Amino acid sequence: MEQKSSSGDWEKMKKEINDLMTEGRDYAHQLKSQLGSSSSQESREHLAKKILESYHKSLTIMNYSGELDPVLSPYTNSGGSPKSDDSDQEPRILKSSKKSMPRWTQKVSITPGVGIDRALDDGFSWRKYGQKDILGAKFPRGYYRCTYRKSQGCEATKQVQRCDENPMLFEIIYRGIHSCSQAANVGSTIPVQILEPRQTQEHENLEIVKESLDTGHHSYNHQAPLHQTLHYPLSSSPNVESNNAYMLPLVDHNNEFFGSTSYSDLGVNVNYDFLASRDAGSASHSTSNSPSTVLLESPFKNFDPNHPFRGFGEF
DNA sequence: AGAATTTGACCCAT
DNA sequence: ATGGGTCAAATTCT
Repeated sequence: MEQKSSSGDWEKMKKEINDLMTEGRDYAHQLKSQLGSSSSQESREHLAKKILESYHKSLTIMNYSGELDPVLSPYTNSGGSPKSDDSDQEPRILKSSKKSMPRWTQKVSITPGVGIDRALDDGFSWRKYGQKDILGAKFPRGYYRCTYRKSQGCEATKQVQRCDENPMLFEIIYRGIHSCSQAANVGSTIPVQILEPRQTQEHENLEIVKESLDTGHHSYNHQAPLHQTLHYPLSSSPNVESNNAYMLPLVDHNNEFFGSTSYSDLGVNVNYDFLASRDAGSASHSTSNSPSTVLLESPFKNFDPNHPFRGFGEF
């Protein structure tokens, strides 16, 4: 473990994260002890929110470390050919600036009764600007950029990719830091955003879903989360979809997911669109909240204290 | 009408 | 030539 040297900033961040995680753990304990009892829903929600806040803040700090580059994309250069980094003499402003953008990945595991959109939500609002079928990947990759890119010049973007082997898992690659006004809010207030009930022509698909459910097409048995992590009741907008019936599912006791936005293309067909699109699907944007599991992949070790935190209120 | 999404085309790096 | 990422016109939603 090598920590990048320097500064007190680094130590400070470390401490900050440690404090946040500790705080989150304490809240988790409290919540756990309340589970057995008949505590009020409100109380539990409050605790859950606190836990999420702690995690979110921690993650945010980590994410800000920038230059993390643990991106492990199973699809891209799997051969491991390290692209030339420093030999970029191309004055392509676009590219170079992009390269210098911090990048990190996060894995989100959706859980059965939860709306995918919610699960994937990170509290920021994103606008989808593209989707692509990736070679070797079963599911298409969705490309999103901050909704406020135009109005506030926020350069943050993210890519959402559903894992081949485990359709319940999504790998999200974030790039750039939010410089928009959202950053402050998200950083401090986690998201329990309101989901937007966006319903459209999809109730048609809903019917399809029902049908499939009836016919027993769905073959998922979601059980427990595959990865232990924390629940993230935020909202976001991923795309999910699948080309197969396998995504269906989620029938759960609280079929809440039906109330969320639609994830169409990434492979999750949870909502309404499954089975709908051509080969991949489409996704939509988001804002909802639901629990899902988030696996962060940003190693602390790569933390770069030199990165300026901008846009995150509260730290 | 304005905002967001879809999707084929285009651009650029390999 | 190929594939990933982005653009932008068309379309769909709100």
